[in-house]
Amino acid sequence: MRYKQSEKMAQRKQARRRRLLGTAIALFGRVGYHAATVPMLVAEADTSTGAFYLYFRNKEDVYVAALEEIGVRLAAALNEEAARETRPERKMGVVVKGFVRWLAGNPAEARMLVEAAALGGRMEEARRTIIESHVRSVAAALEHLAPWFDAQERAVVARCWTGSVLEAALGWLALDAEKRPEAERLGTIVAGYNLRGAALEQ
Amino acid sequence: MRYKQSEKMAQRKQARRRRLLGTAIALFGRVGYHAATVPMLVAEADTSTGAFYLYFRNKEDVYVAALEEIGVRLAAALNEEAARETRPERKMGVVVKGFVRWLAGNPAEARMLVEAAALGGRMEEARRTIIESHVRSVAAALEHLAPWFDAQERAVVARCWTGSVLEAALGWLALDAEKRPEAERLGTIVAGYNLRGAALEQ
Amino acid sequence: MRYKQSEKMAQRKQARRRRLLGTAIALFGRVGYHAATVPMLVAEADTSTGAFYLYFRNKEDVYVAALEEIGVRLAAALNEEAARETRPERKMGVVVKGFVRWLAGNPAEARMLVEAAALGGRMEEARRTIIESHVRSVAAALEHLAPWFDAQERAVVARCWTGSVLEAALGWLALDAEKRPEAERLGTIVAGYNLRGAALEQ
Amino acid sequence: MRYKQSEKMAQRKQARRRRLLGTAIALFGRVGYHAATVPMLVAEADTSTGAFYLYFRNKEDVYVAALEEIGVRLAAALNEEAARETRPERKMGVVVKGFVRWLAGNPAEARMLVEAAALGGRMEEARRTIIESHVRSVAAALEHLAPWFDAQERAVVARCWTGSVLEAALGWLALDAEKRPEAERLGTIVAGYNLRGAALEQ
DNA sequence: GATGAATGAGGCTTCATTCAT
DNA sequence: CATGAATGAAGCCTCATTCAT
Repeated sequence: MRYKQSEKMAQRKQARRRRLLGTAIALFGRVGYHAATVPMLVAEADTSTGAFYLYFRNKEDVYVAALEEIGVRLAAALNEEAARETRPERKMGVVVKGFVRWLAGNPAEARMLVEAAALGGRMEEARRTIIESHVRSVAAALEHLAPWFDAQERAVVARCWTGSVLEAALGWLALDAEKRPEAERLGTIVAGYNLRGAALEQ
Repeated sequence: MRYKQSEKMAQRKQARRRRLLGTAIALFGRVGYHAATVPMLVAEADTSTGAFYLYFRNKEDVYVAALEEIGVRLAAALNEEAARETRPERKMGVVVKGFVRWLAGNPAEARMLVEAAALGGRMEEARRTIIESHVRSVAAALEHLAPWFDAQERAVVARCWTGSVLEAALGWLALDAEKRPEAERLGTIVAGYNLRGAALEQ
Repeated sequence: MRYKQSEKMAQRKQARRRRLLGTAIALFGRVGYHAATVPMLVAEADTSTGAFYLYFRNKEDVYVAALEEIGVRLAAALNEEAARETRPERKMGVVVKGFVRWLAGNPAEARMLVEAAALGGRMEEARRTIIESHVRSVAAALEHLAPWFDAQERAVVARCWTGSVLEAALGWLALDAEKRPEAERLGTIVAGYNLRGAALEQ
Repeated sequence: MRYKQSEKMAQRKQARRRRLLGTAIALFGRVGYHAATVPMLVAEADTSTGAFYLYFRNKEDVYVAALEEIGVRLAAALNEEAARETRPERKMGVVVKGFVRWLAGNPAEARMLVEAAALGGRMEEARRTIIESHVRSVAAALEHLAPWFDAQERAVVARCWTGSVLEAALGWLALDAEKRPEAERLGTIVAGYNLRGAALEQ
């Protein structure tokens, strides 16, 4: 009996933590790190300040946790995308398109990924971890598909790859909704650009 | 009643304004918008709080002015680069390399260009103006050199172009100085990437 | 999730708000709106800056709240006075005397009532509300007791009534304590003046 | 020659001082003591900060000087009014009406007279001097016309007299221009009130 | 465990006044 | 004499974090 109760409690704790995290992504994505206040966050998550500090050490801490959550979700989305395509030489194009689509569909996440680049400390680091992870997997793929690049070139190319996707998505998000091309078409253009850039096509 | 302001005084005013602006770029580039305080800025520029508010309406205002100054300097650097190369089909490559070199040599400016993307309000707008200006000139060049793209594609491609340059430079700056490739080499790789991406080569 | 706030806490909150308000009246009455600072106020009320902003939006806000509190207290005092006297034709005289006595006994409140006339914005408005309320009740009384005045005359007469009471009290307060006539006597003179002025006597 | 020049100069100095004073009355009357800044004042008077401090010791000093100027102008207006009426028993009524008309026609001056009551220090004192001067001349007149009052009563009655005029004028000024009664009519009502109050009529 | 009232350091900004030109 | 750039003290207010209930 007591055991089950604590089980339930543990579940509730996790549930609340997850709600705080979700709200945090939405809030940080909407107003940015500095304009977001802890009172705001707990009000939107329908909890209390005290509860917040029960789950996170401080504001920076949620931001980092939120970023890590974003990293997990993004990786999951891209892996799923990649798994769907079996032909290795097609995988990369599919992944870029998936990346673009994901950013277009998750503007809060996209904005945090951009903002974190200049937040310093652990937050900038967490952002770098996510980007590097993507850069590395691109670089790894290039090792097989584009053996004509040396390691240094691969690293730079992978970064160009990531940067072009982010900025394209950011520019797209800044447009008025009715002026935007389809997210699908955006993905196709960006994918083409990057595949050519990495000399994997044409 | 109203005496003509002495030449000397006007010059000094301009000099002080410029010193504040220069210090602002260095400071914002080093610690970022939020960590930078007005007292810090005036201490480094060796003036007083009052003087600061004589030249700028508020902190946001200097940031915007600094960004505009960066825009001017960047444009000047790229124009000079472009002017040196007469063969039109080579110009774009030269400009990318110049861009990369400039960012590599001006880390404070580079960091502001990245940070401003998430600062909201007039600051984000000022950043967009700079980027858009570059994006537009790339898109304009593509109109002649890559007539196979339609307008929408040109816009996206130009953004990929800019994004890849920025992220490549940012990644390069994040490396320890001794691990970095030569700035020149970085420029060559990024230029190759973008020229292929825009289908201007190979 | 949301526990009912304990009774005790709610009481303490009210107590602290009231202490701030009381201190504010004393402070504003002593040094005036502009010379009073928030740090002063919280020091005298024995709280913290943060607590102050928990209960009031800003300095102007406490001033308005203090003024409203004054309005309530004044109205209560005058009503009590009026209730004690049953003969309608005597009520007005009793009220003036009560008003004068109240101002003489509450110098901080009196001073705020005078100062607020020139503070602009919401503060001037709050002051007007109090004065108008008194003016209106005088005008209403006159409607019965002095039917020979038309509406316009009544409005002006009521204002004269209020103005003479305030200035008489202010002048009295400005005197050295030992030179002052008894507050009681002051009230009698002012009451006589106003009753004659409104043609209610002699 | 040199003598004449300095004559001219002295005249110009006086002219500028007077312009500053006039502008000060208008400005203080419009925005109040605290909201008015020295830069504002010199801009409106089309001079320089330096010039301002040549003629006045500081901001409080102009305020006091402006108040004194108001006192002079008011006294002049009332004396002229009084001189026009030869019958002594009518003089007081004429003066009240003149006072009311003057306040109605000089809102900036009226507002300063109200504001100064709570400004503390030399400003409050200067205001008191003006009011007392008026109060004293009313009290002096009462000595002859209303010998039934003792000295204490005369002092209070004179204050009631002044207070009712000021508040009546202030209330009138606060009305929308189209809702106001004629200034002339306002004066008649206020005069009647005060004459009856002082038992000089009916 | 949960709550939210309380704290107070520290940032931004204004403006009276001075003084070099 | 006149000018207006420069100074810096001081006030208002925000918000991350703690802790009594």
